[in-house]
Amino acid sequence: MGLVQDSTAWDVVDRLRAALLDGRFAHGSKLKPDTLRTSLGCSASAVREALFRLSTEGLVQFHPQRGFRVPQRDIELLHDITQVRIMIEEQGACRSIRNADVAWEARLTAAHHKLSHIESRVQRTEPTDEVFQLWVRGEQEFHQTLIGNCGSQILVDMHLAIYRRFRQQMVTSDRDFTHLPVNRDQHLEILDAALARDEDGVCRRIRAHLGRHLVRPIPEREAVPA
Amino acid sequence: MGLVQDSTAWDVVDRLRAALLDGRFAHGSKLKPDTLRTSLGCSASAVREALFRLSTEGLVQFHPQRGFRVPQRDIELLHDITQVRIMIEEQGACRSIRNADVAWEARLTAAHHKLSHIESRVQRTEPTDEVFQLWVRGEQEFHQTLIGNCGSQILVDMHLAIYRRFRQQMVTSDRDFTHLPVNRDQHLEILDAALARDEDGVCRRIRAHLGRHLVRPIPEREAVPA
DNA sequence: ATTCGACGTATTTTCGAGATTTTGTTGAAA
DNA sequence: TTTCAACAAAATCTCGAAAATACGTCGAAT
Repeated sequence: MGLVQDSTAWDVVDRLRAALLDGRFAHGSKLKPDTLRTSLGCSASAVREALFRLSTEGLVQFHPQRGFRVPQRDIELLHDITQVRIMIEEQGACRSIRNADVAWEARLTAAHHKLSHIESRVQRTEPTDEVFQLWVRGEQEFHQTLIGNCGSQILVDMHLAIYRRFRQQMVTSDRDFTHLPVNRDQHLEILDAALARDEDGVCRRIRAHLGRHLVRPIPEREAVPA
Repeated sequence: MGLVQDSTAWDVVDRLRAALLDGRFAHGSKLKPDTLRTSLGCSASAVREALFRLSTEGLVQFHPQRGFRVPQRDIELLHDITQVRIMIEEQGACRSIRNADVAWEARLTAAHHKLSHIESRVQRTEPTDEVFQLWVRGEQEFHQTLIGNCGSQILVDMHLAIYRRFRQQMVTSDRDFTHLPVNRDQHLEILDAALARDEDGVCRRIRAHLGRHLVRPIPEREAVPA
């Protein structure tokens, strides 16, 4: 008993992903199957297969004959990720609004309520590591619910993937909670716009919410030249 | 000499993907590593790893303890894929236009010229299987070039992935070439709009080009309710 | 005729060993 | 001191065998 962990291959993937997203490995560090084997309680082959899978998700870099690495922190990459995330989240939110019904509004309100509760708790207490994880899950659930009514499974999956890459880039750096009050207001504004079924408003507020991670502003669409 | 194929694991992935996209496996058919081993000239383990990777790309379905399958033809899935592809291609084309320079215009013109050449050839001759493959590559290159100047590697990668899933759904059905004359015109119109740097026009024409694969029209964005 | 269970076959999953390649170290020559 | 080659150590890649699981067949009981 105790530390039993006869982990199947899928638990290994999830466990590794969780470790990556919690920042338990430094950016750029090497991921050696033979080393990770012990802490994961499985063979090196299983770890290798899991890392392979994670590399296709963009959470791990793979170079043939040179093994696996945690992607470096890269301000340009974060810019790129953010821009794509804005695109997906705008589209997803708008389509969710078009399909809006009471059930979705209830789910979204509930998700925001939970998130808001955590956020106000964080402002009072010392930012524990555990509380941070709680906040991440709350934030993820809110954004996922926001686009979750869009009717497109592919869009939802893509958003989850890009959100994870976003979190991986942010880990260890966003833990200062400086921006949290602003964040809190922005989440509320997004909720209000969504409930008001104001598509343009939601898009504007999503851009405002994520915009601080952009290196340079996204150029506006210009009018057609004559 | 001859039938040498000391295939590394990456060639196996590419080879399998090519086979999938050429329609060499029927939709819904089972993909057994031990069977594919002989035709690919490698071990079953290598095939398994390749199939695993392809499953994360959406080109293969994986069910634990039940092996791998080619995704079924699904009109709803094609709708979903098309809708996401439209989103990516619109965004990518617009950003490409904003970064437009002579070099990109040259690449796009060249890609269209090649595609146009193939298309006119197809209209004259009997639609061979080989010509069809040629056309697919030409079409892919044109659309990839269209968005290739957007400056976002992630967007380009996502487009490639979704384009492949699109092709996999279309394979064996779109080979009638009935729509080819229309297609030909639409490609030209997209090129013209791109060279004119008309973002709205490009978006409209992309929607018109891909719209026939949608089960139902994409709802327009409505005005904000008072 | 149908349902259910037991058994044999086929497939999937896991694992560690051997071959190959990269990486790090030492030492001699310029 | 720097450069380079040879050697040693470590990591990666591939593979087939063994264990676990699912699938299909046959036969008996209802």
